[in-house]
Amino acid sequence: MAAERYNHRETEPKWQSYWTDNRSFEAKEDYSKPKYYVLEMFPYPSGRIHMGHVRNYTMGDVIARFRRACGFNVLHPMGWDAFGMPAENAAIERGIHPKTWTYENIATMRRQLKSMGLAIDWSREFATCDPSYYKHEQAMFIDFMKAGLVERRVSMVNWDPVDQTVLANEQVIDGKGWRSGAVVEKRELAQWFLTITDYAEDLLGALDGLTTWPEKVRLMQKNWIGRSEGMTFTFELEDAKGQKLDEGLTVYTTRHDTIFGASFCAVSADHPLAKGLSKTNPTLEGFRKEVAALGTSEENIERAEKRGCPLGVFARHPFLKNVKLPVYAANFVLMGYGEGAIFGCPGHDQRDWDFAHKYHLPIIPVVGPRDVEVSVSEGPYLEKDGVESVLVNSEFLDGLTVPQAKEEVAKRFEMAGLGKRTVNFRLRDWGVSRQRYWGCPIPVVHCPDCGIVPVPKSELPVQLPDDVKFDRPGNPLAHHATWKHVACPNCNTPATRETDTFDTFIDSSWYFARFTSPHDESPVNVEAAKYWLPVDQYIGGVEHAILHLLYSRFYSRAMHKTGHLNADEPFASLFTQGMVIHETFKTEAGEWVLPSDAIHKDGVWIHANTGEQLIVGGVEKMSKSKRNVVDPDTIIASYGADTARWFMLSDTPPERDIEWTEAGADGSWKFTQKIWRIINDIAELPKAEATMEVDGLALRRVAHRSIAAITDDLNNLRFNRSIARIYELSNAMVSALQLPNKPQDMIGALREAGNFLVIAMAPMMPHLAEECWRLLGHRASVVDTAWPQTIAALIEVDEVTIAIQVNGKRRDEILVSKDCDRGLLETRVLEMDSIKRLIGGKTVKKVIIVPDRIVNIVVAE
RNA sequence: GCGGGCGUGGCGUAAUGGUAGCCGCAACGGACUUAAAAUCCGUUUUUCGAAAGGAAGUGCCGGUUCGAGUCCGGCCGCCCGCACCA
Repeated sequence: MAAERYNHRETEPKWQSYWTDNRSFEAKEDYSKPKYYVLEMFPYPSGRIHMGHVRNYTMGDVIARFRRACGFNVLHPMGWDAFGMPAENAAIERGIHPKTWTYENIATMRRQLKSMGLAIDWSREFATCDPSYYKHEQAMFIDFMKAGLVERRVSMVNWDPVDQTVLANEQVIDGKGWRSGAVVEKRELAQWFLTITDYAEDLLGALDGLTTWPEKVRLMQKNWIGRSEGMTFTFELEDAKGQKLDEGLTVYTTRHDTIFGASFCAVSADHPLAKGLSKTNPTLEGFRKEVAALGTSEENIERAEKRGCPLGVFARHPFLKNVKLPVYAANFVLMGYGEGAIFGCPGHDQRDWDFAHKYHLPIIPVVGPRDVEVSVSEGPYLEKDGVESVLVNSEFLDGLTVPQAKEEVAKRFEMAGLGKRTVNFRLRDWGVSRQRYWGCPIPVVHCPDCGIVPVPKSELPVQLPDDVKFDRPGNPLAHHATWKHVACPNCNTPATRETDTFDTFIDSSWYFARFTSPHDESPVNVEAAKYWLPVDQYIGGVEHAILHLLYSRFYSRAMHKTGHLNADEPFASLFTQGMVIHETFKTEAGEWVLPSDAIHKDGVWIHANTGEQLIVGGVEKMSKSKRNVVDPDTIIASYGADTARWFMLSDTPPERDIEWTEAGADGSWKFTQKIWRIINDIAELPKAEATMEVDGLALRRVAHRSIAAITDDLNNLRFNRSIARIYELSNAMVSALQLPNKPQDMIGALREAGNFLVIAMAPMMPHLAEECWRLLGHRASVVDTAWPQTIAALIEVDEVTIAIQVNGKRRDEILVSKDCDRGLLETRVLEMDSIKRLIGGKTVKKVIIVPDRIVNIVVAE
């Protein structure tokens, strides 16, 4: 009986409505049940969803549906990371208000996500640009201020000249703005900072506890935090005439053992000492300007040579009365790290060596392999670990190992009161001020009398004005005629609002907590958060390994400190999925061509319309510029959401990049039809129970083993493997269905396998599963059906095929009962003709038996 | 430069130190069909052989082991992250 084709166009909207009407996926506020919180990184509403979203949200959805079937109270929410520059760019380029643009995009993308059939609790949806969301962000900021988590200070900032705003260090990539790509400049500005550095040690140490995070991400965070142990100590300074100066020079070093190899000191061009001396030294002033102009960016790219300018002052060596080290301003010393000043030891540091070489400074080797003359003419000796490296030319340190010498120097400095042991971090405080309109207003007022005054919580939110113009660069809030003029909340005299808005990474640093109580009057309902958090499974792109994930970890701690949460780590388990990639084509002229316009003909690729021969590009991340984007809407319309979801989960492991191919999509589509045929055939069979009689037993074994394997795979996010098991099960069912005569228990086994198949595929292809489930005669929805229980007796095997090796080479195999007696097995194997022939007259030295696996006969050669 | 990851059929991939290549795609052969599509069955690592049956094989070289795709060392190649952090 030929079944009709499965029609996704009717079925998918039907079941989506069913789930909505039945509120199938609204999380229950029943805190007595075991919970499972699965979250995918929420999208920026850029316009339309792309295949990367489809992959990301499909994975999360499979987990949500699977955990739900396993009996968990599942929270799987969705929202919008809705503040940001693209909305302002749309306003500038197309005259659309950022708010209109954003909410229109949200509407489109919400519709698209819903067409995927995601098991999301839409009742918890919010956008970070909703005043009802950012109101709480402002309230928490005020709490952070009171708790000492916020500082305002003038500092050198990274200025993006295109976006006309400040960037955090994390947002500067290769010296360029992470979004605009413009070369970043240095500027001095008063900025708001969150004191993430206070948590550096904690954020680093707690990484060890995040055992189910990818090792790679933990390592990236570790390197980013960049802990180093060393010493800060102070040199006495004197001028060219030998006159002692009032101020000393404090430096940071991790190699205080090499103090006797010091031949110069260097400070950053922005160091107060250099700044002060430049007032009377035009050459120095010129040098400072030069360095500032270059910024950090060009240098990185060019690997610029080390350059410096003498300050005309000298540092007295702390242990050698007669040695005076010239002090330079140098372009390779960073003001933002340590003290912004170093002592140079050219013999044991590449940068110092380069610098010394250029300016003909002494290069004194002070560490070397034991009993070997050290030469540093070709470059510095950098080895510092192990007992083989010892100090030389270093007075009281001679003969000590590097760690011993460090200890000795540290003691002497500490005793003399010249210095102390210091731990330094690469991590900087998080600058959060942005000179933009489309962000959360920073809730403070600047009063000429009272200074900085937080806006009282009763007056929150400080709402963005709608009437803004984007007719000139800079911050529209600052240009607004009236918005910033307010009375001081303290003294009521005329004052001005802060016109900077928050870095949008703040918005995404706590949204996962807001999802636990999205309508609460406080930022987060602590009881709800206590139940739902941490997120059990967080899924997103590895591009957020540092920024978003580190900020969120810090934010949780800050919220903990201010009583908004009671846990420090927001994400118990993290998974970073790969990208969606697609083939690319170019014309001879270098113009990108849509892959759908490329035709393979007679061994070459030609353009479908022009006939022009095309160059095959790489398989690359989908991007508009390369024209290799595939629109999810088109795919869902033609193939259906289930097919698209299935494709995203098949074949490629989730952490790797997946290549979108037409052939693969066709394959997935064919499989949906195959399932439909199988289930139709089964539905036509008479009713029967699965028994332990022999006819259906083989199929029952496959079914139960498949479920066991799929359960294990889904628990470990191995979607591709679980899909391979579903194929196996369906293949076994096709074979069984083709038998001409089916005994009762075979029919029972087929019916059971049919149920298993539908439940197992339901997390991946939920619409088809619902349709099949009804066809099999069930009343309840498959989303309300529990994951199958397997029968141990059907999973265990009673016979095993054991491979027989001779000297480690597979030669034959033997079928024996499970847990076969070792002696018996050995005897049987040694009596086999094929084995006897191979052994010949040689002596059997040993027989290794791995139960139910291998017999390895070791014979003398 | 520093740190990390990955190299398996034509392709995507699978394999608690224990029979390498499950499953899928593509390809080829066959069945059904007036024909095509769809579907179903079969073959498909390479090589020698008519077959039976051999031999080789997880980037390269070596090591540990009864046994290595898997563990260790050294290369080669590709990918990613950080990058003047003293």
